[in-house]
Amino acid sequence: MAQVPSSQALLEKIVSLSKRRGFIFQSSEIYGGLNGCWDFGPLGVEMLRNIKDAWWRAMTGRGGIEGIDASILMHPRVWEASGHVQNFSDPMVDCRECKMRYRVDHLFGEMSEKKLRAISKATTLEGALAKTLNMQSQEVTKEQLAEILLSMIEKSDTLFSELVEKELIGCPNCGRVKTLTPPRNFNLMFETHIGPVKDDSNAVYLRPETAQGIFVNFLNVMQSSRQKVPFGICQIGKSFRNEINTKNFLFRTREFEQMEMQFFCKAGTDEQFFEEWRETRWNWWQSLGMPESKMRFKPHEKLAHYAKAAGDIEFLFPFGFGEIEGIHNRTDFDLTRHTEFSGKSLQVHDEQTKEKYTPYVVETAAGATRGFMALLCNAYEEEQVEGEQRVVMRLSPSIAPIKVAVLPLVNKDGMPEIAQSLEKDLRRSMKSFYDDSGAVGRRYRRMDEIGTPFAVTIDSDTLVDQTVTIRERDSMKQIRIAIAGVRQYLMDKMD
RNA sequence: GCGGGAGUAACUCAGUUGGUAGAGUCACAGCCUUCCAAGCUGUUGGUCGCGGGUUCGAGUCCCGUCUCCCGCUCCA
Repeated sequence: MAQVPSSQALLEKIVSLSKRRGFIFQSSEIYGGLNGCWDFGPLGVEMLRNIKDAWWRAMTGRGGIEGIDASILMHPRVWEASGHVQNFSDPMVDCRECKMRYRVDHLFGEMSEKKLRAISKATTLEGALAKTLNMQSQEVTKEQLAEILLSMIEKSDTLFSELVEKELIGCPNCGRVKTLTPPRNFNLMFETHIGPVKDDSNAVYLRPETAQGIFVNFLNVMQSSRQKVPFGICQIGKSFRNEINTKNFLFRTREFEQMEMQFFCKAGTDEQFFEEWRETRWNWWQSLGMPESKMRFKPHEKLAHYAKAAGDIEFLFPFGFGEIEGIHNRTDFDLTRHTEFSGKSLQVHDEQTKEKYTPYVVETAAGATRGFMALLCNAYEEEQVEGEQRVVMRLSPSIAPIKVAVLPLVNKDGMPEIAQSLEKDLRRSMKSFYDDSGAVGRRYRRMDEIGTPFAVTIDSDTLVDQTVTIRERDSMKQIRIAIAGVRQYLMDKMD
C-alpha cells in the first residue's frame, strides 16, 4: 500500500533525501548558502544529464532539428530587440503603512476613469495627452489614459511622488494617502560588465532565456546545415533571472537550465505546428515516467508581447501545479525585431512563390531544472512492506542515476569477487554500483531510496550454475538468469 | 521587500530557571549473516547558521545579519 505524505512534509523529505544521498546540495552551504542557488551532487547530475540527453536525442534524433550551444553573454542590443530591456523590468511601489507592494501599471490599470482624469487635470497632463494622441482629451479611453500616464511617470523621476503628495494616489489596500514609496525599478535581468572597468558603456546581461541565441543564429544554422524551412534549432543551457523571490526548492531559482527548441515555419502553417509540438512535448514528459494524472496543459489567457498563442505544460508539484514547459507561437516577432535592430535581413526565399518572407516561430521551452524536480517529486513514495517503511524512488530506468547494483549475498565463498567482476563488466555499458556492506536487505533498500531500478545478487547457486538473481525495484520480485545474459537483459530494460 | 515559522553531528531531533553539548539514524572498520533496513564491537563527525552585546559563564537572554519553509507581492 503506497502512500504519499502531506504536501509540505513531502517537499521537506525530498530536500532532505536529496542532500543525504547526493542529489542536490545548497549552493555555498559552508558559507551559509546563497539565496535560491543549488548544486547538483553526484546522483543529481547523473539524473539531470539523463533528462537532458533524452531531450537532446528526442530533438536532434527526429530529423530536421539542429543543435547549437550559444554564448551566455550576448550583444546588449539583443535584449533591446527581444523586448526584455523594456518589458523585463517593472516599476513597483510599496505602501509604507500596510506593506503591500504594487506594480505601478497595475495601480493605474485598476483605477476608475474619473480618478484617472482627475490626476491628468491636476498634473496638467491633459494638454500633453491630447497632443500625444492628436485628439481631444474627451475621446481618450481609460486604457489610453493609464498608458500615457504610466509612460510619463517612467520618464519622470518625481512625477509619481508628486501625485502621492497631492493625495491623488492612495494605497488601494489600506486606503491611506501619502504612504506610497517612489517607484523602484526591478530589472529581472542580471547585469555584468565586459572588461575590468565597470561602466555603463560596457554593460552586458546574462541571458534570461536561451531562445535569443537561436534567433540571432537562425541564418548561420540554416545555411551551414543546409536546412530549409520548416526546420528547428534546439539548445540546452543556463539562463538567469533576477527573481524578486526564490521559492520552492528548485522551482524558482535565479540560475536555471533550459531546453529550448525554436521551430521555424511559414506563416499559415504555424498553428498546425503549434498543435503538433504541444502534443509531442506532452508525450515526451510521459515517456520519462510522468503520469498524465499529474499533468495539465494550461493555455495563457494573457499573451506576452510576442505571442499569438501560448500555453504551459504543468506538473502537480507538492505545492500545486507549476509550469515545466511553455509552448509558444512567437509569430515572426523575434526575427522581425532582430532584422530591425541589426539591419540584417533574416528572411528566407520561397521557391514556389518566388517571394521572400520572415518565418514564424513555434517555441518549446522546457525547464531542465524544473523537470528534474518534477520527476524527483513524482518518483518519491513511501510504502509499508511487512511492517517496515520503504522509501522508494520510482524513477524510470532511463533517468535513474544508477541503473544497477551488484551485490554478493554474503561476503564469503568468492561471491564478492564474482560480483566485483560483474560490476566492472556492466560499468562499461551503464552506471552501476557495487555494495557488500551489511545485510542484503539493507542494501536493497538503500538502492530503492535513490531509484536504482535493478539489483543483481550473487548467491551460492551462482557458484554452482553461473546464474544470478535480478531484483526489480518496484515489485521487489526476483528472477534468476545466467550471469552471461545479465548485461543484455538490463540493456533491453533501459529503453 | 513585508508578515509568520525554523536553523544544534551527514539526516531527524532533544537540550530544564544561563553552568564543560546528547540520542536515534546514516556513514566507516571489523564480526555475524544464504534474499528485503531493527544482531555484536569499535570509530569518525558539532566554531550550537554567522557576527556583535549582556554575564564570572550564553545552544539558552538582547541586537544585527544570512539561509530555508509558508503566506503576501512578484513571476516579460
